Amino acid sequence: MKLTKITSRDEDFAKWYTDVCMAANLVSYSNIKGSMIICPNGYAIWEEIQKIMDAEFKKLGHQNVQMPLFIPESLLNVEKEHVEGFAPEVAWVTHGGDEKLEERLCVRPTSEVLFCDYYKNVIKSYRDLPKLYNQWCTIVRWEKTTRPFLRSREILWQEGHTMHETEDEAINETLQMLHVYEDFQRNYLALPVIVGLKTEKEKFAGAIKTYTIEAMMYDGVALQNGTSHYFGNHFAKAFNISFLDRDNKLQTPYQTSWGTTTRMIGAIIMTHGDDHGLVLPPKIAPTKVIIIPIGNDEKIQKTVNEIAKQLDVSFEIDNSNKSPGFKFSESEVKGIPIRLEVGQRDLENNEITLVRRDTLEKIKIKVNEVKNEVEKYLEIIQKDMYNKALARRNSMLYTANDYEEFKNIAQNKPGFIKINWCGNEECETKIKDETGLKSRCILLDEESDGNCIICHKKGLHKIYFGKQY
RNA sequence: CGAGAAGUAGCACAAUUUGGUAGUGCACUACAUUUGGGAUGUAGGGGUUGCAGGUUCAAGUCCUGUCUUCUCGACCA
Repeated sequence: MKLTKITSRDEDFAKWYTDVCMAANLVSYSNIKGSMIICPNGYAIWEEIQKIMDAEFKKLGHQNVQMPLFIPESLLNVEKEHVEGFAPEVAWVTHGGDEKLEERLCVRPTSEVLFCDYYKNVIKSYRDLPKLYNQWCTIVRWEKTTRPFLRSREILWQEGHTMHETEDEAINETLQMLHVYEDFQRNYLALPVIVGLKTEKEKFAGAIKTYTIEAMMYDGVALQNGTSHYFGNHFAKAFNISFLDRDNKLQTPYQTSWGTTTRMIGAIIMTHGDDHGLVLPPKIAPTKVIIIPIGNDEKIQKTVNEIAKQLDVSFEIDNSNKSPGFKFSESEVKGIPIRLEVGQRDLENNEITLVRRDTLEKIKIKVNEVKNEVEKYLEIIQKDMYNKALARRNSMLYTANDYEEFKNIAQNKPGFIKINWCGNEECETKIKDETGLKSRCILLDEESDGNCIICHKKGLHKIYFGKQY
């Protein structure tokens, strides 16, 4: 018996990635380009993500709703910048059965206009604010290049849409959710993300400000792993959403939206995975422990049952009659954080073997201490995975003091390059056209300390550039 | 969307050059024996050769279109 062979990560990263997706049974291709089948192993990870994030959203007062799948063309057209940004990548429904529709319907590429169309009916007074809604749903964007999890046409995601009485409150919400994403990705997904502000050129169509979560993959390429937008009130104005404030004056509310997708699963794979397959951070691993009996005599089975009784975390027992080596490999491909090998040899000393998925280190532990040891190592693995990813990312962060240096790094070293930037789009575009690197994000906690490396005018921001998926 | 490559069972491939009964390994099913790093034996099941046309007595093989996947580029909040 053999599992699907995985291409070496350093030999061909792109192939390695698809091999891991397939070998771990996370996804399957469908007949439609860019629409992937998320298999049980993949969906279980999404459910873990969903469970944690959804609870966090609710703790902060958000409620889940479900908006329509379709947007009438006239509704999409209400906000000009927004429609210009999305028109090139929307899918249209033109027929119902055999009959041509009076008005085309677009399959939502995002739901700002749907929420606005609804909010205009339900927001009348300051007492109706804030509106803090979220929905878990799929959207469609007709991407030209597609890859499992990283870029698909049908996207499974979560989108929050909120309306607020004041500008400050809306800005706070935008930042609050940005940090919810940041904390979640750091603490649960073990991703050392960089948060920042998108440039005017890269911001969301229709937003005033777009904040972003930028993760760096093993190969130094960026993955935008979540965004949080502040809209001001121009959508609200375009949609005639207004309310009477505390002084009985008519006001326009302020809006935010924020979203994360199953792309986060792609980030987990590309950050933590290795040549043996997936490596899941313990906190979001659907199965945290797999128990593998070696042989099936009575004493072994008895010990397995004892351990199962002890454990307080989700686990599986592999009682199949496949060879131990096969079971080991399979548990590694699937990325299960801890493997417990129960066999005759160790049992003579009242021990079993604990194997860490992240390091593949084998550790002997006493049978009656399994519970504590497992819990201890789940924590250690979670922490070590983050630190390992952090060290690798830091090793691929560069600073360029002039454009020559920038070009040199861009050509020879994968990763992000930090520069001083004047804030003008021409300089940003020049870099993109000449090096292929796009701006990732303006740093929030670091000021410019020199001149723009392109035009040499006074720097306005510190900003990262990098290649992206 | 442009250039290139590829599609034969779940996976990897053979048969295509020279048109003539679609085959092998792994995976799958049953039973037995095995079990400390990808087990062994025996017996089975699975294919309108991506799809649609065309040429031909005959197409996996030749021709046209189309879809999907991969690589590079363009696009991408």
